[in-house]
Amino acid sequence: MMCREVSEDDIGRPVVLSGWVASFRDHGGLVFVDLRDRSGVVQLVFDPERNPGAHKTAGEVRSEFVVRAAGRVAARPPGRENPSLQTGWVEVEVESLDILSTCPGLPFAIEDGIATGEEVRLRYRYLDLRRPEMSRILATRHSFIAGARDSLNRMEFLEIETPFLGKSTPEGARDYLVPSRTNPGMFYALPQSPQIYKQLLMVAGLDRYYQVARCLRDEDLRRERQPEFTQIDIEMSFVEQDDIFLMTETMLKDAFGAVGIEIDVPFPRTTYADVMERYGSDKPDLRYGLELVDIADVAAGTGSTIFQGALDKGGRVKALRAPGWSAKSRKDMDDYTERAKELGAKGLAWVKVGDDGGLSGPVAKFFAGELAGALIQKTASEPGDMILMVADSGHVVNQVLAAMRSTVAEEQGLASADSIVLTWITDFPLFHYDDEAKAWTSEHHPFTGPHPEDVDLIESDPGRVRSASYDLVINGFECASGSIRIHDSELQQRIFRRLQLSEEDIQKRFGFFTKALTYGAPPHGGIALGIDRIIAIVTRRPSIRDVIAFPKTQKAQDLMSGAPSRVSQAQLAELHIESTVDEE
RNA sequence: GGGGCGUUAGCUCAACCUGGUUAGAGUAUCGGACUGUCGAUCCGAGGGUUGCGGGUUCGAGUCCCGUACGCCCCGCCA
Repeated sequence: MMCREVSEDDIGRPVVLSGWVASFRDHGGLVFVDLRDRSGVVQLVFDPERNPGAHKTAGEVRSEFVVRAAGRVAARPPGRENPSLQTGWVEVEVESLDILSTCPGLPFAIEDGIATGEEVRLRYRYLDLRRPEMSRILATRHSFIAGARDSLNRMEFLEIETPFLGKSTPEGARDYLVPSRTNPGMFYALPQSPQIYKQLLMVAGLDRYYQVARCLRDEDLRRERQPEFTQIDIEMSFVEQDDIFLMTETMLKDAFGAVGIEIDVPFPRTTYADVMERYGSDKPDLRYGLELVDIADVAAGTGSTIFQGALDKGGRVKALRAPGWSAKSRKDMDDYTERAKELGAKGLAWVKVGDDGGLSGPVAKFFAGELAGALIQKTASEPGDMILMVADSGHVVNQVLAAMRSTVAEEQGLASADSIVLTWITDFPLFHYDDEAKAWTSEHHPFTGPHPEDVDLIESDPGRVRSASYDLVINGFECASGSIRIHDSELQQRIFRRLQLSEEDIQKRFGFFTKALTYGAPPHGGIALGIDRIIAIVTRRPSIRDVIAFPKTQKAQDLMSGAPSRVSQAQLAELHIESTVDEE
């Protein structure tokens, strides 16, 4: 029996419970112990007169000792109930107590809501995870994935494992490499995703595949990025975008349902071009409005060189209404301006809307006469608001105002922690121009299909080619991404040529894959869902570290185990490699 | 690779700006008392290389430089 299950129905019954000592209260006479296991807590009571042996042992017990208690369930005396406990109406009168394991002083209390820094918690992660709020997260994660699996199994998908030791393809993220002992000088790469393998499974005719897959990318970390993370990776044959959407919506409805969250399907859809224009970001948080507004015409009327200069260079001028921000200090705005400059802008223009509807602030003077009214009307601003404006290239304008949009929403509490807003973003560009490499590169990956209507533009106007790819954005996080793939080797060759990959390059990197496409590849497409991010949203955690049992720090270290670590010369020699770093 | 913030008792913090006797508090721990507690209470005790290295100074937790680690952000993340 588990602690939390002990109820009034059990009064008078014998029970045996094992668990950890959450707390103990020794009154000299009576001793109380709160016993905790994964399910919850129940109070044990030790009476020196009725069970002197157990009482004596109870006196030796300390926090987080592991004990087994045998006794009888009893009703608590009237007035001694604890309504804050599920089991607060009963207690266990212990007749015998065994100490199974002891515990020294703890680095932090095993309870919810502790103030202890993350560094200490990670060092003692096994204690951190013993805290109910943490074990509950792992249980939620399990239930979500179990719900997704059940759903996919019902839709007749096969769960298939793909290799961890694979071939490095120097595209995308940096690979984690594994030296091959049996092939001196050669290396495997750990998978950044099972992308190529899942497409090969489609060629193999296994038309519905999924995998709860670990992905590894050796890039710098963020609160929503770990070097290893988990995706529910899915691929289907003979499908179009709508089929993938329907399948994903069905699965997510089931998975969210498995953790007690009702979501509406189908999810709304919008295009990349649309969200970039309205929110300045391809992953906008749509729990709130705060749309960016084009104010080029108003700005042009001001005659200000700030605005006119940007417009003359083919740039944009956009504005963002910040509700209630007229209380901001000059210092605050200097800080935001500094941040705008870090993001590439020359500055951040702002005006406050006064109680009388008039504008104030350093650039207010440019909005003389009707221009002030036009600006207020365009941005739908009200007294007490602030209007933030950026004039620059479209890219910079969007980047800065998207960042400000998040800041405004956060400070004004516009994003409800309880709401979960899922939106499909479609029609991403297929290519983007890499200024550094002076070449077109894939926005997603080179196997992404072009939008059928744009195929003819691949050679003539690559920047305008939309792709058959899509993201699922939840509360401002990219939580899933996928595409309809290229199954036609002719079309694949056209894409490679556009990417200026030589025949030799193609053969060396993924010749095995393009070859497979020639052997009867079905039309196929898929999606991969970032489970860590979704669970972080579901459990309202600010970082995916909180939803991963043993996460790494920003330097990709495991503070608990000490990984990564140096290895012996003998190990290196066996692998035919040597370190260029001096040993200490 | 870059910017910002932080590091003082097991834990969370104060003292730092304005250098000055013995670095304090809460909590945890340990000991004692206590027969209905549940953040138990009461009494007492122990606990510090102020991350590390260097510099300035009569004197550094405090000022300066470097460095390590943690977090947030930019770059990066097909």
